[in-house]
Amino acid sequence: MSLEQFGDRWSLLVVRDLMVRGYRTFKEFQESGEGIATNILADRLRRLEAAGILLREIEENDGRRTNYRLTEKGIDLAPVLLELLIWGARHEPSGASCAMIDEMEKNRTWILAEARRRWRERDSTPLIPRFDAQAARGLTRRKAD
Amino acid sequence: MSLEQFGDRWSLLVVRDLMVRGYRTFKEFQESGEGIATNILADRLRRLEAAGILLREIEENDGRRTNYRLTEKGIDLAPVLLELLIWGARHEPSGASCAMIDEMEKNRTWILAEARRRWRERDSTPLIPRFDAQAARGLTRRKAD
DNA sequence: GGCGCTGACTTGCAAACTGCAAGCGATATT
DNA sequence: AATATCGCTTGCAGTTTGCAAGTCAGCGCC
Repeated sequence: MSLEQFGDRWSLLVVRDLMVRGYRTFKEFQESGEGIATNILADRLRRLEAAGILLREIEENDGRRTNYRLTEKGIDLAPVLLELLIWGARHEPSGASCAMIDEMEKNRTWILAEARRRWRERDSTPLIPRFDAQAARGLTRRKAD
Repeated sequence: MSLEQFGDRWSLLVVRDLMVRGYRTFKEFQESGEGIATNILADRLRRLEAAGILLREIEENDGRRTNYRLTEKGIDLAPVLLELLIWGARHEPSGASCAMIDEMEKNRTWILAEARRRWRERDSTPLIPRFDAQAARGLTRRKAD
């Protein structure tokens, strides 16, 4: 059913933000600029959790905050997302340069390894920060463009 | 926007059927067993065409039939679909064996080359027929299972 | 050339889903 | 004790979907 899981406008975006941008909290997703409604966000987080793609942990020193994290199943989506990113960069007018695409393609293995490393070590700095601003836009619904 | 394009339940399924199963006509999609409504199917085909992912050609010897075909942009989605297929096979209870997953991963390059070849030569026999019955199920909404 | 059939769609309408604004309850913070 | 923050839930209007039915332009045949 894999496709079923992502057959809506927001689920993959949430996974991407978790993986590529290092988002952790409800608020971060909410303010990510794509304008997801809070009820829908809550629902999608619930479903992704139910599907075993992410899990929630309450932060130790602040009981209000919930931290969302990918599971292993979730991080295994990295290749899918990367290929989609590459596809988007190549075919959409996202301002991605050829050089950047080449680089992403060459560095596929490295990027994936890095994604997994960050996930394992709970390092939530955005993956590929250099690419993030431009490249992630290729995966983004633009609101104010 | 790449994600935007597939932020619905059916678009990616259509692309998959076009690429992996070799579907060509409206009727084939309609009867593919996933139960897409005809109005929605018409709409999705229109959008995918507008997005430059597929194109329609009227069949020479039968003016009733429209043949849908991926464009180059469309066939470039093959890596995405393949990764998703692998992910689904690994993590969903789709009956995929470990051996099969291994094989898919090892043959990644070959499978992609083969997809492109079939597309170029308008060879519409299903891609990876051996895997199709089992593996494609991993990408499928199951209705009567 | 009229007749039924097929394939690719529309159309109409009820039901489901979504977006927005507002509100709520449980922690922090001061 | 008062106020703010965070992660939701609720209500409701508007949009999208699913289903059944109907339309319409080719065929294929007598």
